[in-house]
Amino acid sequence: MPESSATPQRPLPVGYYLDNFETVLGTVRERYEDLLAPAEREFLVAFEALSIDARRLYVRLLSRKGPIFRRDRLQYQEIAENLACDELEAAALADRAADVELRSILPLLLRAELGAMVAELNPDGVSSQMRKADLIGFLLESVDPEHLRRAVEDRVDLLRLRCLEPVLVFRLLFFGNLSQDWTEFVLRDIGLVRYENYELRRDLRRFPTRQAVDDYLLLKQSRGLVYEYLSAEELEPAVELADWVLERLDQWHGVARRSADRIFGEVGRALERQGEFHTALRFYESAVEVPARERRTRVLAKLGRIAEAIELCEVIGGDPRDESEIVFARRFSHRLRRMRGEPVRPARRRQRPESRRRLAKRDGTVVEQLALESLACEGKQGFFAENWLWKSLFGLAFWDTIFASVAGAFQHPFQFGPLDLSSPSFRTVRSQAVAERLESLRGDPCPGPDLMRTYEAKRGVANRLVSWQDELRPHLELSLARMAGHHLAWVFDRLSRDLRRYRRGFPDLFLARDGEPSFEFIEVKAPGDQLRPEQIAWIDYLNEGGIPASILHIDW
DNA sequence: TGTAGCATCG
DNA sequence: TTCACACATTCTC
DNA sequence: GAATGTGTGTCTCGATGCTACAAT
Ligand SMILES: [Mn+2]
Ligand SMILES: [Mn+2]
Repeated sequence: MPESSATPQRPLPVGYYLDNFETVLGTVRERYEDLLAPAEREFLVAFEALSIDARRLYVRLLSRKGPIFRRDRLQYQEIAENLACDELEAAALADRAADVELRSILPLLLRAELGAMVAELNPDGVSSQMRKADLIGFLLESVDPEHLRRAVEDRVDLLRLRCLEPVLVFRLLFFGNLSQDWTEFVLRDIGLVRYENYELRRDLRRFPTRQAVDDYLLLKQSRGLVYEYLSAEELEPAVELADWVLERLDQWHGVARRSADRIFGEVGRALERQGEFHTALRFYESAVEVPARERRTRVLAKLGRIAEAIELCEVIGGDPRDESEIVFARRFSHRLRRMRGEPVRPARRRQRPESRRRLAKRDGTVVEQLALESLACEGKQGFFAENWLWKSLFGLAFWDTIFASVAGAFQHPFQFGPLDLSSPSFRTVRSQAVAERLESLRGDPCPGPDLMRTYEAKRGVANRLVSWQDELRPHLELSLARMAGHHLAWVFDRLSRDLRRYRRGFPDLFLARDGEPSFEFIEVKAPGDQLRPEQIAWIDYLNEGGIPASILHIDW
């Protein structure tokens, strides 16, 4: 296992971090120059005019906590810091943080330094026992701000990085998200993460217009604000912001749509708790993602608008977005009709194979593990499978399809999969390849060796679906030794139609057994834990395809 | 003075 | 470090 | 049955040095 050795084959070149940053700048310029705002163009010009030391310092500091630093903490062998600082200041890429409020500066001082300042500026304050945060609070309260500022300036020189907004935009344009950053390069280069060598095409950009970029950033920021407000129980500003987003709903670019949706969902929920149903309804009506329609229906019912609620149930039932919507539409409309006094025939409960077993409860061990141990006592071999098993099998079986060249699917070299992996378009766009792979699996009574070859060849390569932990490998092998290709194809056919929707709800345990077929799946249910819609759906689907799946109820 | 928790780096 | 997922607990009807 | 809370994994690592804090 070469990838487990954490040491790099070769030390990284001096200034590697600047090389990486300039790779990003170069890529962004090449792909997105037409979308860059003046401030971003100016940054590029200013940055390129800097000496190598100044550029290095800027990038070094970009990946540190910041954005304000003590100048005495900027020490790098490969950089002449003083010259670099001056240069950055002259280029307005940094300043001395002169206008920054003291409460953001004081934490940069050591506790001992703060203690000395207290002794000097306000000897009455007892500083020896106080914690750092208290010292800062004490100084801010009891010392004249001007005195305090001068005392700070006597002790430390500061440097504040500027122009971080353009840098954020560059990061967004390069990665297509804000969850990845410059460390991706290093992690790859020292062999910590290995990425598939997929084709990078230039033909479809993640951000087609400047508006897409701005909307993405703006709504991401708004969403963060809304979360802050709500967790501080400040409903009004949250609603105000959500309203502002709602008013411009049809002008937001599609890439920002998800953030808007989250805002509506969260704010709607908070309003519901306050009993402000009408306002909540407004937001739910504009949200697309599950469970917006369910919330809408429930609110309508609470408002006594029963006919509308029933009608909405019909709509949801006619075009459900996931399994929870199917179950909800059926149950809730049933309930409403019954409350209205309409004659409703009780739904026939579908029979599912189930059994029951009494176990000794043990703290620190999950119920699935206890069930597994109990079954092992009877000689039944098995393991905890849940979602990882099927996702991994699918990831291996469809490796080439997942990383196949598709317009817009791969935007940079650090992806765990194509951008549309979790959407229905994954299958529709690659329908030919998926159909062929399913067909070949159906005709393969023993797909194990083929999949394990892929396992060996790709071992450790980043793939959103595949788990590479060593201890899982024998489990993978056991399941492949027991399942035939048509079993896999049956599951993959459903799974591939919408990974986001269908990747949940697989049964807890895989169990080897005698008989035909020589395996089964078990969903373990402790008292009080009820079957969820997606679990029901998978259990029924598995049984329909000749894959035994049953429910094991546990009593303590 | 011991140490847990962090920031940093590769 | 957030996010998705599964499970547990508490509340309400 | 519904709402709310909790825990876990995700392979995003390991070594190093610094600091705050509290135990001595
Ligand atoms: Mn489970
Ligand atoms: Mn279970």
